[in-house]
Amino acid sequence: MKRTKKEESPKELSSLALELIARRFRALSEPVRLRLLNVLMQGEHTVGQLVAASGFGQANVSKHLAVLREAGMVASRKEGLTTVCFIADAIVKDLCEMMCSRLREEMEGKAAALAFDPEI
Amino acid sequence: MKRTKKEESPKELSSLALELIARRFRALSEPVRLRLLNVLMQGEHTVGQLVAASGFGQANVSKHLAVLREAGMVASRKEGLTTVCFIADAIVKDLCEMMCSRLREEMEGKAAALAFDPEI
DNA sequence: TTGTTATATTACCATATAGCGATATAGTGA
DNA sequence: TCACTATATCGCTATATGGTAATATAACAA
Repeated sequence: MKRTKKEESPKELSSLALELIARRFRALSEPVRLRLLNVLMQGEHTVGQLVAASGFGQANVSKHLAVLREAGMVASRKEGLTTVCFIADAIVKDLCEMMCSRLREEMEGKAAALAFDPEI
Repeated sequence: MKRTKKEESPKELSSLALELIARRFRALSEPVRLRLLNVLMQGEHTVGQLVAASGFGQANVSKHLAVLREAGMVASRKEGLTTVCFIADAIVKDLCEMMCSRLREEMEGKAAALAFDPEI
């Protein structure tokens, strides 16, 4: 099963591709970052607003924002003293919603299983 | 902006939900695990086959499989001496493909921006 | 200039995790 | 029973990462 550059069925991925994909998933793998994205999905926010809305420390938020920017998921522009952040990649919303709805199904399944016949 | 339990616009996610979502993304955040999933997408494999196909150490593969099982993405059944693994959650494929195609677009964009000769 | 504000960066500690060799466990067969 | 195989788990080290306080930087105001 040799494969030239031209015929691309995405069966086998290069190590580099895996590395890049993993890096993007990793950006989504922290609750703090998901919270920030969750807030940003409702619209642009300054860093200060994100700090206030999330309840996390300023340095912490700044660092997590750096990770999200690095991953290309968030971008920002300076406006005077403040930095206005926004979602830079629409995929974020899709990925999170997909994960959310899958999780919801799962938990509803478990809830239903536990609901009336508690074996305990 | 108080929100009661009943009205659920999925705007705000609970800390628990974020934690669970983050945990699933984390399972996808390692190249080794992505490689294993990549192999498993082509069909069931025993652990030994995964070790051979991936080139990683046996203990390492076993540990990463445990993570994927924990996240509900891979399941397995014992067959005699061997353990046959398979993708347990179809979302894996969707998530990875989504990420892949997004990445591809991006790299093609960069390549186009950088390349004087796009045909290399 | 000096001072203030918003954000980024640094330094540090604590924890999590990857990788690996060694060992344990479980199934199979002699 | 003993030996062999396939897989899981343990013990360890090295590295990565999260959190936070302190500091640096940058933009603005007086």
